[in-house]
Amino acid sequence: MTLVQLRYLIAIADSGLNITLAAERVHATQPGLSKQLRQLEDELGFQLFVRKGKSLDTVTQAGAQVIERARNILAEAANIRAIAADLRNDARGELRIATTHTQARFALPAAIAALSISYPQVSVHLQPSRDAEVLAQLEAGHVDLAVISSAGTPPIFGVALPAYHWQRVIVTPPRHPLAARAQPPSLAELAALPLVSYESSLKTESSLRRAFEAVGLTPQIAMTAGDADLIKTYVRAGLGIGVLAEMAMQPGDTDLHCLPADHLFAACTTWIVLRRESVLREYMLEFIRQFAPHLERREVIRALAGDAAIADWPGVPDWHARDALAVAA
Amino acid sequence: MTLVQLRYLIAIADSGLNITLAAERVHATQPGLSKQLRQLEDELGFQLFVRKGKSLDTVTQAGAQVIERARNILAEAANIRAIAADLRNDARGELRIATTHTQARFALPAAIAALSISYPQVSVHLQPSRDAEVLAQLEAGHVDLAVISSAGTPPIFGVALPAYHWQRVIVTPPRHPLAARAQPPSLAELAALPLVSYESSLKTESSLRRAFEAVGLTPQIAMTAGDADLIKTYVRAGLGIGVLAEMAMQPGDTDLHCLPADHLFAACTTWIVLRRESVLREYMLEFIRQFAPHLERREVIRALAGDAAIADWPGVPDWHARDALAVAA
DNA sequence: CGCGTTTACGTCGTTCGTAACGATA
DNA sequence: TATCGTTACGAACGACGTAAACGCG
Repeated sequence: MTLVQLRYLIAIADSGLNITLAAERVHATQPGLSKQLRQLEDELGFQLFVRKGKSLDTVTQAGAQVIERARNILAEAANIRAIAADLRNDARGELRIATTHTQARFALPAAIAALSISYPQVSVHLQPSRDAEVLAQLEAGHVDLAVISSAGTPPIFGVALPAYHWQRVIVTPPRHPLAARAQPPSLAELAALPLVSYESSLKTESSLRRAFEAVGLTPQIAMTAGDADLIKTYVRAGLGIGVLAEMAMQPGDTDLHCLPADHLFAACTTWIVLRRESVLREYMLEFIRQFAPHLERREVIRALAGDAAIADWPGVPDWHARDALAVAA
Repeated sequence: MTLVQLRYLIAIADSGLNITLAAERVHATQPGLSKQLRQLEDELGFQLFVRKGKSLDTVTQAGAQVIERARNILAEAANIRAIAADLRNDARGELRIATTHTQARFALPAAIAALSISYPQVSVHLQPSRDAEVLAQLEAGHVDLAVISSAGTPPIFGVALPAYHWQRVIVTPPRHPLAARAQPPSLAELAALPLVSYESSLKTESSLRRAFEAVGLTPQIAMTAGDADLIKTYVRAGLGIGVLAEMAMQPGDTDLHCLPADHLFAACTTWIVLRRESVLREYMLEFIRQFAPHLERREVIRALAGDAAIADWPGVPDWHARDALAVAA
């Protein structure tokens, strides 16, 4: 068993069991990978993949277990390299972030811009994914950290650090009757109108849906879209009332009317999620400091060690309070 | 970075920074290790050890971190090999247990004997250690599991499975005044007598000591010894009253008088402790089944995955109830 | 016939052990 | 002077890439 063999194994698994593709990705030749895979299987004494003719067809049950372990090994090897690179004060590196479109578009730019000034040699890779895939990316070791939202409880996998709280807002075209009213709408009023919101709000576990269900109502989702820009566009086009994250409202959106929805929907929390036991490069800590200034460096490192589930992190700011904090820091 | 290099690194760290000794242990030559160590340091770009002349003197700060990660890597590599060996139905293997003398002498023999009948090709290595060292052995990956006692809360490290509860007993020479009495002694009476007990009972956090302190008494520890056999010997010799674990009393101890002490001291729990995320060979599960029949195989595996702290495991037996359970299983 | 895998082969790099050397206490 | 680590060297192994063959859709 070699680290190289394990690396090849993971590359094959991550390339849809296509050895040729995997070989390209690891900058090696296809016969090389084939042979190393065979040798690993010989040493272990069983097949990691089920063959169909000459091709790999599926992962065997035991193979999946081995792959899981191999990922841990490679992650720890990467950790060792990270320790080394930091000690050398190597300013180069990568920051790979898996996140949703909303975060990437509205919440992350400031922190990433700040980072690229302090660490111009660090290349940032944003991996936009659907909600469910974000954590999978992190678990597979394809990214260094994930940024993801949830209503209430933190995600199960990894170590979750609360970055900020946010609320939903209701968005209407400027001439819409709701915009003219002094009072914000009730859930019942909202249920009577066609809504435009995120794809994820269709799922039963969505906090939007649950808010309606709690009072025995069913929202009319006229349309869903993957990102807030699309939602705004279709609200402008008159398809319905938008329900989206407050972060998505920007100074330029003067042609839309925006109403608070704090009284209707529970607050959400955006989390920074890290692999437990992972080693963070110095610039990753800097990014966290930029994105969530209230997270003390020491506390982050302690949380990583898995010391405890830090449920009540002190002073998690609301979205609109973040700018002030960033300036102070 | 190679698995071999990491293995050598750990061997050196575990040999007190003596490369020659480490080389013997890994069945390689000393120059080989020297060179691999140097290459690893070159690749990482910093020293793992502080040199004093030519010899290794201490571990650098970063070196310690790397060693910790390397241990994880080697543990996962061992896990992969364990998966493979189990799949091949390989009946050979090792079972390395770190434990205290009392467990090794009185609690483990039955389970180990049973195991060596089902798996004659498995060689068992008992690593008797002092209380504090047992978990260190497990953490360093020198053993597969630890068996250790505590009063109340489970140990912090790893996954702890409760094996059984036990009480202390008071042991006197047969002609001692206490032996003739109908009533068991009180704490106050006991505090007035010279006691013989375990070394660990000297420590302030010992549950024995705490029981006395809770009522404002200080026991007179006339003598301490590392194991129960010694304590019994010195009780026979009249040095004092013995306070020891009930497991230590055996059918052959007819020349000693034994009194229950349930009413004086809190019950203790003996735990099986495993490294989180470790893969258990089939024979290790069999050993656990023998030693703690109430631990369901499925639950053990679930606990290993780190699903949750299973504080209230159902049906943890008392020591004297274990034989009945073992027969039933 | 293209795609993907295996087999075959030659080259190159690396590791390993032996042996000699050097430093330290 | 004994112990422990480094350097030097030659032999052997193993990994890698190129090229060709094989199977499958």
